[in-house]
Amino acid sequence: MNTEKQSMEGTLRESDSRSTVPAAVIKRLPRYFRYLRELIRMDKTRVSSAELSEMMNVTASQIRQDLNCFGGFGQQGYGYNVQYLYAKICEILGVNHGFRAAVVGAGNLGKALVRSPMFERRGVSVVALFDIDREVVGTTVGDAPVLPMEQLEEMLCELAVDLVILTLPKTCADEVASRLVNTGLRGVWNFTGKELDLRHSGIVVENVHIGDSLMTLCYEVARGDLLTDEKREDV
Amino acid sequence: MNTEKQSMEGTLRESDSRSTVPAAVIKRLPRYFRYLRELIRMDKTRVSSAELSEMMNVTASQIRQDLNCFGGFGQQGYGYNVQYLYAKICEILGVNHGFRAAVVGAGNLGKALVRSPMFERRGVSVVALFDIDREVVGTTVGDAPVLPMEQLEEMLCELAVDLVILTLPKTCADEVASRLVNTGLRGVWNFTGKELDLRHSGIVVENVHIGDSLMTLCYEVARGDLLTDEKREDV
DNA sequence: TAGATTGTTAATCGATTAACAATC
DNA sequence: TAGATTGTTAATCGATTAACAATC
Repeated sequence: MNTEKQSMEGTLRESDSRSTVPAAVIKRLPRYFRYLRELIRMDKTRVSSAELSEMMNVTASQIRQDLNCFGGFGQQGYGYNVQYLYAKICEILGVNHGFRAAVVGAGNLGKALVRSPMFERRGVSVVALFDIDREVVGTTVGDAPVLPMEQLEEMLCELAVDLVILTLPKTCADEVASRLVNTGLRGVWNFTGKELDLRHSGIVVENVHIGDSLMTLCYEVARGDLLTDEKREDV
Repeated sequence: MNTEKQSMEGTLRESDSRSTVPAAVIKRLPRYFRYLRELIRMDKTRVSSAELSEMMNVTASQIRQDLNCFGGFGQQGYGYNVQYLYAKICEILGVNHGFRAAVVGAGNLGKALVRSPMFERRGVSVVALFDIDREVVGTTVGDAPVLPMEQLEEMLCELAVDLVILTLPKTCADEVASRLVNTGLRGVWNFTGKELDLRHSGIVVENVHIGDSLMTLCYEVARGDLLTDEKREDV
């Protein structure tokens, strides 16, 4: 396992096919990441696609197909080495790329995110927060200082921030977004609810709409009602 | 527009094909919901699939196909009536179904969610929060009281709670989840990071993994680097 | 070697897009 | 009526699953 040859293959193929990895596969990678962490926590050293498929409630075929987009991470007759596979997936996902992040909007959501273990787990360090409220400016959240909004552009440059997390009201989204370009920023994680597009500035935006997930839940629950009603009528 | 005949058709088809609506369509409905709200805010009374497709960056064909899963909501030569379409989508999604929700874990995330306009917009009312911390028990968040964890089962029944929002650490997820069955609960919106499955109890679970979205962002940003490197090498 | 399990091809399934006749 | 735009069918595309030969 984890021989030089295999390691080579993984790296090579990844590089060859990078642009051809289906979007559907990319969206599933974070879930593999989570389950592999779980396996590591359980001190499992190897896992087969069949085992993993049972844990994750997907087909073993899909797992092998997905992982093969990036090269041969497994070994016939053995399965996958958990540590090696985890390392590979981290590599693909840019974990431990050492990204530096700043939170704009030090309200409940901003603070909740910073205090969660999420960033550390993904090798992202939060270096500052920004807020207009003079009450919170000067305090710290986790290890990061809360700075005044006036210093936004200046400090994003100075602190060499790669990612900005927008946790402020929808109404401020456009104004703040316009201040982010030309600061060397490379990604925006946008919780404002206003969909942003900064591709023209070469900035990747990930728009989060938590409410969409609430609606999906409501749909499922409401549909449960309707199906029950229908059955009652049908009989 | 909005004739009796059309309204009939909509209702009928919705009922006929309910179980055959593709999952991909359902996942897109909340986004239609958001853009239709936007159109209402802009006082637009009608919209064509072409207009909407430009706003939303999808094909007009997809919009017509999606909406037709539920029946004829539009009119040839005219387009769609914004109010009517919005009402129909709300109906499908269970908005204004009058669901009652409770938050378990009154930390930063719990408070941030309750204070956001999200629930009100979707016709969901938050009737209580629960926490172990005696410091916060007795306070209110928004209009809802924070109650002690000991009263969880009892109060979920008494308050006729439909949906529970779990905003507590992963470590407590299983223990709390087991206390939720047999309280008349119908849906769980789960932010703990521990994937739950309560189908055996007839409870729908929506597992939220915010970190997955952060990883997608990191992937895109890291990929940007690699593509640039490659180009440099290729030349 | 025999057994296990991957990597990979081919078959199936579902989702998206294009096109146009129906119709308001 | 003429113009616009939907509803709907057919064609394309992509993603998932099944199957099995390769191989550890």
